[in-house]
Amino acid sequence: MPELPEVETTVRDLKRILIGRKITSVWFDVPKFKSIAKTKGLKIEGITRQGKNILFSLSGGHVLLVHMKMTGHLLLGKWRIGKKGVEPISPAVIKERVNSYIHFILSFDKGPMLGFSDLRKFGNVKFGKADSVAAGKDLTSLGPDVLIVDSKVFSDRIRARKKKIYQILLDQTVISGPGNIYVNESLFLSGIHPETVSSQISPALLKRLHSKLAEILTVGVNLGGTSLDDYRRPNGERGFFGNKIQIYGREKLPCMVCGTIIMRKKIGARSAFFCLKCQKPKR
DNA sequence: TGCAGTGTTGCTTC
DNA sequence: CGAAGCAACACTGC
Repeated sequence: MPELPEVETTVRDLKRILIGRKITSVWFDVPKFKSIAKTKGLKIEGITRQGKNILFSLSGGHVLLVHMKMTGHLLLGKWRIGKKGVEPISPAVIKERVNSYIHFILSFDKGPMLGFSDLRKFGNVKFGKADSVAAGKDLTSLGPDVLIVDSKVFSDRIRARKKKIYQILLDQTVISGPGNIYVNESLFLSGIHPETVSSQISPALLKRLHSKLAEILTVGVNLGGTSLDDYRRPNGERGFFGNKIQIYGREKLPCMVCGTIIMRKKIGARSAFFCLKCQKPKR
C-alpha cells in the first residue's frame, strides 16, 4: 500500500514523538522480524525516508530499515502482550480491523510504543551498522527520489529505457517513490497514455510529467497520504488524498474531465487506469 | 463457492 | 541481458 506520501507522512509523524527515545524492549511474532531484537537498548537519533524505505538511525551507528510493502503501517499506541497475543489498549481506532495485525512492537523508556501492523506480512526489516545497511540492495538499487531529482535527470533516466512509461514509473530502480495510485494520477494529469514507450517521450513532455508527479505527491503528503483500505497514520487517523483521486480505481466510471468511460488494463501485472480521450500516446 | 484482484517487491525461469 | 511469471500472505468482492 504505502507509496511515497504515506511513507513520508509516517516519517514526519514518528519524528515528532520518537527522536531521543530509548528502546527498552522488543516483541515480535513472525520470524522474519527477529532482527528488531537487536535494537534493544539503543536510542533513536533520527528517522528518514529513502524511496519507500523508512530508516531509523540508532545509537552506536546502527540503522533499522523498515519497508511497509502492501499492507504495513507503523502505529503509535499501547499494547498488552499476553498469552492470547497482542491486545491493543490505545489509540481507540486501534479497534479497526486494519489495525489488528500487529507483528512487532518496540517499547521505549517513555511515551507510546511503536507497533507494526501488517495484514499480509509482506513487510521487511533490516538491522545493521549504517554503512552495511546503506550498502545493501534495498537502498543501492534505488533510483533518485522523485521529489529530489531534477527534471533533466528524471527525463534522461526515463528516456534511456525503452518500455511502457507506466512500468518505468513503477520501477524503483529508475526513480524511487511513486506507486500505482500516484503513477496513474500523474499520467492522467499529464495527458499521457500509460503504454507510451518511455524512450519516445520528448524531454519537454517528461518535464511536464515530472512536475505533475511532484505536484500530486506533494498534495498527497499534505493530506497525510491515501487510506483507501489499510493505510493509517501512526496515530491511527486516515489520510485524505483518496478524495482527490481522479483516475485510479475508477474503471467504467466517467472521466471527471470529459465524461469518457475510464478503462482499466493490466500492464506488467499491475492495473493501469486511463481515459482514452484525455490520455493519448504523445511525444 | 471460487477465484481474481489488492497501495510492493524480489526471485526464478526462459 | 530483459521480460514474464510466480512467490510471499490474508482478505474482499464479484
